Amino acid sequence: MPKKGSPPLEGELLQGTLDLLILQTLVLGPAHGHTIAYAIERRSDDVLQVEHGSLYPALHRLEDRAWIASFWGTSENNRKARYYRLTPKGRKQLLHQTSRWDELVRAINRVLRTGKTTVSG
Amino acid sequence: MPKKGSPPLEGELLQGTLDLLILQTLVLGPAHGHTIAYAIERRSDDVLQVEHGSLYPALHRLEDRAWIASFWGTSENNRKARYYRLTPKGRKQLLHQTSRWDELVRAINRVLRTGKTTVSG
DNA sequence: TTCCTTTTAGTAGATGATCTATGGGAGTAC
DNA sequence: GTACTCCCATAGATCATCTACTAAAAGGAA
Repeated sequence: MPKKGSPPLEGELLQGTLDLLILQTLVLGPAHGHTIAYAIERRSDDVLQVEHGSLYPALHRLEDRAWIASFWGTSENNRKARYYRLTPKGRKQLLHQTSRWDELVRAINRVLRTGKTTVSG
Repeated sequence: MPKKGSPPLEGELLQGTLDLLILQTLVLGPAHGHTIAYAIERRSDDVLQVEHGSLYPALHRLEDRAWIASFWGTSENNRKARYYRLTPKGRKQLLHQTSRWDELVRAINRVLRTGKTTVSG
């Protein structure tokens, strides 16, 4: 049964941020899908969950935009795996999206702090 | 002509945050749609833009969930206007969504700081 | 009255990211 | 050869947002 009417912010991801998270993960070096998802979940202390149904479409659209490139290889577990690496274009995009992310967070936080006294910084 | 293939984070809003922004705006007192949009834009230093096509559907779904309630009144410009106010349920939801927002931002930022030296705390 | 502008509310249709729920191939262990 | 895990992949649905539009009501000009 599909989950009904989950209110905003209740998903496992903030819509629009997965691409950014993937690009950042690949800064550390090439990785395949499974590893990328795992890395994001671990780094976020399991707050973010990356479903396969979100991950692979995201990887494919990033490759379509030439922000990442793929090649076949063999995983640590001796499985055939498609590895992704960051392209120069992707590196530029990462910088761009990171500063856009920061800008949006600052903007939203300005609205959220409206009329409230800041508690503990 | 529709804008083509805008990459993530390039919209005027981060998907999922509009409800939160509206609820927060109404903490200051009842307001009608036009005023709410204007307040969000101003408070965010015009980084966030609230389109009518996003605003009214959002107001209606918030009212459906009983997080806000509406009444007809007269605007500062002597126009008929539908005013919205926060309900007790909405106030609870605001607290909930605010902490969820903070949690997600912290989680994403942990991933984004991967392998980088933290600047200024 | 008619015409035009401003203010405010609203909807229709498209887009696009994410989620649920699958399927399938290829190693590994038994 | 059966079972299990790892890895890739897609179809269909859901839902928020954006573009582009309609429309009502008030005020001013003529």
